[in-house]
Amino acid sequence: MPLRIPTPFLDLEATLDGGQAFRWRCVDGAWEGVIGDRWVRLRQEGGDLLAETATDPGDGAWLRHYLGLDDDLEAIVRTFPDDPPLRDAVQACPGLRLLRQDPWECLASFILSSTKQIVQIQQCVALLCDAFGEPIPGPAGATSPRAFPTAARLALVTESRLRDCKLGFRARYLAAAAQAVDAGRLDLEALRGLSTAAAREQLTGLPGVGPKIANCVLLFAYGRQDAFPVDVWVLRALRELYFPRRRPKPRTLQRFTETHFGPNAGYAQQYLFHYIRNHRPTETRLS
DNA sequence: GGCCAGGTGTACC
DNA sequence: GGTACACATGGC
Repeated sequence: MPLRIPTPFLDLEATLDGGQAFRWRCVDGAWEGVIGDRWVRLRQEGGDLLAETATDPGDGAWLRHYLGLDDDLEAIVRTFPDDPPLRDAVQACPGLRLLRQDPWECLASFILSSTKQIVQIQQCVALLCDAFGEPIPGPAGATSPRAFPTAARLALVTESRLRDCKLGFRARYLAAAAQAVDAGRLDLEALRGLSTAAAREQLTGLPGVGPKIANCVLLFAYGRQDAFPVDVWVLRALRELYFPRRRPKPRTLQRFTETHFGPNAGYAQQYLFHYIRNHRPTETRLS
């Protein structure tokens, strides 16, 4: 029997396939993916979310947590500054939620993300999981899905074999991160008890992890609303929507992201990211 | 073939 | 302090 969860606003496609996580795919109108060691197939029906699993789903608290279903989106949106860009961005996709991912999977995935398109990140993650992930129970008759490879497993893999997963120059960075986590030099669970700034400092101590990737991990895994990842898309959104015909310095933009968007700035960032990628076509937009 | 992609590290001024 | 470029790889 699938788990049935009454759901508030939830846009599954925008949430699962919007550049936060890289393992979800849509099959016959349902979203299939892996959360920790569980394979799951998600579908919306009426006002409910239906979750089909291969093992006992329990009360589904793990799924509610992952999807951020306890976030009160209406209350969050009310904390946003009342400006046209954010109004439009929220209006365009009112069910977009921030995920709460496993920190290691999130860190590893975003280490792969630098100067790659989202479809290519998805491809790399799939290759990594196929090569190094542990098989887990899946739907009957299909090949076993796999968990995301642990840091301990990847710490033993040669850089050359990581490059086989098309990681390019990022292979060295992933290997270093896996070794740091496996050896305990970086304690991802302990970051939960640190301030955002202190946690960011720990993350950016890894080679290949700068402020952008660290902020993605802080936001998409730890739910830190004071983390505001600025990538090429968000930069474009800030410039076009908030500083048109001006040439703001990076320092100005950073100050703006830290002060303008309020206590749920991380959520605001995700709405802007989704909006600029999907609802404001430009010549350089991907089709 | 040139440009771009959910960037970062390094070498310069 | 800032700015330019290399770094692998694939899509368009």
